[in-house]
Amino acid sequence: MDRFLPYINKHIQLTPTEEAILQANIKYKNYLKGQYIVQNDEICRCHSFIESGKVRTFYLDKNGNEHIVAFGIEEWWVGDIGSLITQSPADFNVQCLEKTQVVQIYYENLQRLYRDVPKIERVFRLIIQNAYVSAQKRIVRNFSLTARDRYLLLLEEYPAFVQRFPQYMIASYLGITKEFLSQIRNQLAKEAKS
Amino acid sequence: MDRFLPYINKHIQLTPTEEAILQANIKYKNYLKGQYIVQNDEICRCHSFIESGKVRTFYLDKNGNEHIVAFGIEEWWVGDIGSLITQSPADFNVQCLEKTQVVQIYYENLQRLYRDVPKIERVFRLIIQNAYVSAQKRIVRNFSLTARDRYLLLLEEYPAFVQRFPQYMIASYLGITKEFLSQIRNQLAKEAKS
DNA sequence: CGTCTATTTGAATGTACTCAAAAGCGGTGG
DNA sequence: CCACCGCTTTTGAGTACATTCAAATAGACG
Repeated sequence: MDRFLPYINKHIQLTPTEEAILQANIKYKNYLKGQYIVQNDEICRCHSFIESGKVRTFYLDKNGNEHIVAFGIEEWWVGDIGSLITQSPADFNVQCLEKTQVVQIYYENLQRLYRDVPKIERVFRLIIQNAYVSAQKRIVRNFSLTARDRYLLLLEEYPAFVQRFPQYMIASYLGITKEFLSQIRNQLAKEAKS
Repeated sequence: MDRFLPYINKHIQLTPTEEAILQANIKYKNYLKGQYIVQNDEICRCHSFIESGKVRTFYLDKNGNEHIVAFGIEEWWVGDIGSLITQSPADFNVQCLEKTQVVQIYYENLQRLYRDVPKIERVFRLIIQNAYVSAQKRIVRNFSLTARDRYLLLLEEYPAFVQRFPQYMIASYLGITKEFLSQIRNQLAKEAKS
């Protein structure tokens, strides 16, 4: 608890007044394990910053298969930005996988903050910019790397994900089946021995 | 020529003064067929808005295979945002496929515009936000759809791409080989007859 | 008309998936 | 402390989607 303001201050310097305005436009909320922050077909009304806990963002395809789009842990933002910005039904679900505390900024408050505190618009431009660059990297990797190499890269870049989320979710995040990830790990273990 | 200001004004309303500042911070530039706007390993110094022409953004993997990350036609922005924001060497190449006229905003000018004309920061937040949502959609589709369905969706959503870019580039953009796309098209043609 | 590039065709191969079943693991209650 | 339950991971066989390589064909341009 209270990772939020320090996080914001990593990007910009807020005056006491600005900080007060920001404080007035956020809400703290707690979720239990299994609860949904965003639900498919409902409008995503806020963007959520994780103070503690962990969540997964997933999507159900037309055959009913789950695909994990993103993980969220402490100091990550989660939500369905597509739904948030157009205030139309969400494609994604955001579900808590343990007791999770978040800071939420509702759509209307976010618009007001953009208007009254231009620095906040700066922060969100930066956050989205980074998210966009990551998304592009992921597209490129899904193109040009095998499942095995994508797994190795995830291990290297986000070991926390591999540690904190069950293997079948890691598989889904990588775009492969849990069985295939199991095979890959088996093979990697054999190689490590020799 | 002169799609740029109307495009900006679709997002926001600039005062004459602001418009003048914007004008003072952009440059027009022409490229010939085959020339590069951004080159791998060089720092991307500006973001480019296409007035006319067409470009492809691609990436060379470690085996030397090309992967097309994006197409650009009139009224699209192109560049390597990852490189631009960190002023570090680019991963991507942006190459003109015909005579192409662009409006360019250099890194330093962009920072100045963000500082002096907050509305410009708004525009870029919106542009990047939309780009991010599109990138996420692409990730989801590459997960959950077959090559055939991805091709059909591209035909539906961006027919201009399929018309204006050669088939082997479309294949690369979809993440498949040109031979396989040829097969898919062949099969679709057969189905259309019966 | 010839040359260069883009597209098509086909056969063999590979990467990853599906389905079914077994094994492992953690918590709960007897 | 052990037995049982539910959930996650592993194993294996058969299959599907997409690739590779080689060669033929079609199109575009001078």
